[in-house]
Amino acid sequence: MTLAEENYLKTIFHLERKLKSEVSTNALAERMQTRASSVTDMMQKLADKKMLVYKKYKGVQLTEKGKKAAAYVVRKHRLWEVFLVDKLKFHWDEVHEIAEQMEHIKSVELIKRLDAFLGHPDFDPHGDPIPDKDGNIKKAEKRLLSELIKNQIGICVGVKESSPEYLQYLDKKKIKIGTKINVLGKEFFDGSMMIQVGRDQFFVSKQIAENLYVQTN
Amino acid sequence: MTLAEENYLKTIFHLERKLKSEVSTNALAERMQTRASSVTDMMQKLADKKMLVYKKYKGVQLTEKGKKAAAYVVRKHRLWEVFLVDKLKFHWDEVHEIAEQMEHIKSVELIKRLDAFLGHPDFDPHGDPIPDKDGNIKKAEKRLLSELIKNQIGICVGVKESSPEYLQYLDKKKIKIGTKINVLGKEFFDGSMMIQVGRDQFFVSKQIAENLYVQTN
DNA sequence: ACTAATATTTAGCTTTGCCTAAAATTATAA
DNA sequence: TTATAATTTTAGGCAAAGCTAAATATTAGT
Ligand SMILES: [Mn+2]
Ligand SMILES: [Mn+2]
Ligand SMILES: [Mn+2]
Ligand SMILES: [Mn+2]
Repeated sequence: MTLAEENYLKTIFHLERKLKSEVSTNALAERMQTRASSVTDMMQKLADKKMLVYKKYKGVQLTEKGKKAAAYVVRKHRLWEVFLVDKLKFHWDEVHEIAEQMEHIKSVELIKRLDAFLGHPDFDPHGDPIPDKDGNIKKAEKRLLSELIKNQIGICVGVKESSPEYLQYLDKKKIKIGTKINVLGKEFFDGSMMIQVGRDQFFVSKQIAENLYVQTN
Repeated sequence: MTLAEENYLKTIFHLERKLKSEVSTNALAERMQTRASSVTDMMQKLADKKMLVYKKYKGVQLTEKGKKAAAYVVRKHRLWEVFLVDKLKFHWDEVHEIAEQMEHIKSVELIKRLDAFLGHPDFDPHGDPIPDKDGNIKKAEKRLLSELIKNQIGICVGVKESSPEYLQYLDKKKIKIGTKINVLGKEFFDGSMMIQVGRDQFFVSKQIAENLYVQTN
């Protein structure tokens, strides 16, 4: 598995779960910041390696083998993110790019020991679940903040979007994983909400609210 | 700096210090397990980048810029080795290959924080000095065990050779960094020695003795 | 000083992963 | 139902980093 192959597999893995269908060449090209023709080349190579099923003009679908390989890349990525935040005290908006490189280090033993060193974490710093060695992902019962109604209380457990900009907004508002959020009111028209975080009360737009995952007791 | 370029620079850096002269194409090819023609190609590229001075048929010499870049790769390598041994509890004979990959992760901030996390170590698990951010290496006063004479006592501070085989031999003999070694006798003819380590007394060949660094009070 | 051996460079090819432009297929819409 | 638009694939190339084989320089031995 080369670095490029691992990056493609991981992206296909994420897109498959999001779209719940085969992944198209263009969707992949956009996500990977590359050209459709480059994607086609790689799809043919990964199909040869039995990592996915490729039907000309019809997109691709990961095989079991491909899914497992992809989940392992995700596992490595998220474990390294935990390391960077928990041990090296990086901020959660700074770790993605570095983990993007570290996920490609080749050593099964390394990941085993890293996992133990970190205390076998189940979630990464953005609240995303860490697949186990066999590629199984346990999905937590979580909902978007935007789904709550007036007077409901949620605990922040993750983010849907994890761009530095969004994460920095959350920081400014003192929202992080574990933070209690009280919905004081909701505007029907635009989906914006009045919420309480600690002692502060403020408005959040729909766009903010539908990118934050919360758990309701 | 690509991965290949970093590996070349690091190897040239090591060879220059060992040979104390320009580094020849063949010397480099042998160390890097590659062909002389591939080395020539890379030397031309690194000369274009002003990392070294290349004179056809005369070998290469790092520029200040090249030396600094190389020392930084060495710094990263050795810091990761400390991480692997101190934090992940790898054995000192298992870390080289992994560090060989980790040294190429690109993030200045990462290395800054790693260094702090490890407590700003001065030496790696093999006793080799870790260059500072500016590429300066402090060299410890250390001698080879083979240089000691009868009744001298040395503390093991590093190894010259760090192959798994050699390191595993030392383990078997309970010699590690910090171990006190007492020279009970030395055979003039073949350079072999009788030494005491803890309660054990045993012979070591010249080959063993001249790959172990010790400090004499 | 010359020839033979050794070291080094050059020329030309290969693979990976990317690109552009052109061709082919599928989707949309009048 | 066709024509146009959008998507996808193919063809042909490029750069990095390696290789083999051939050419060239250097070094060593007589
Ligand atoms: Mn990556
Ligand atoms: Mn994450
Ligand atoms: Mn390396
Ligand atoms: Mn070392």
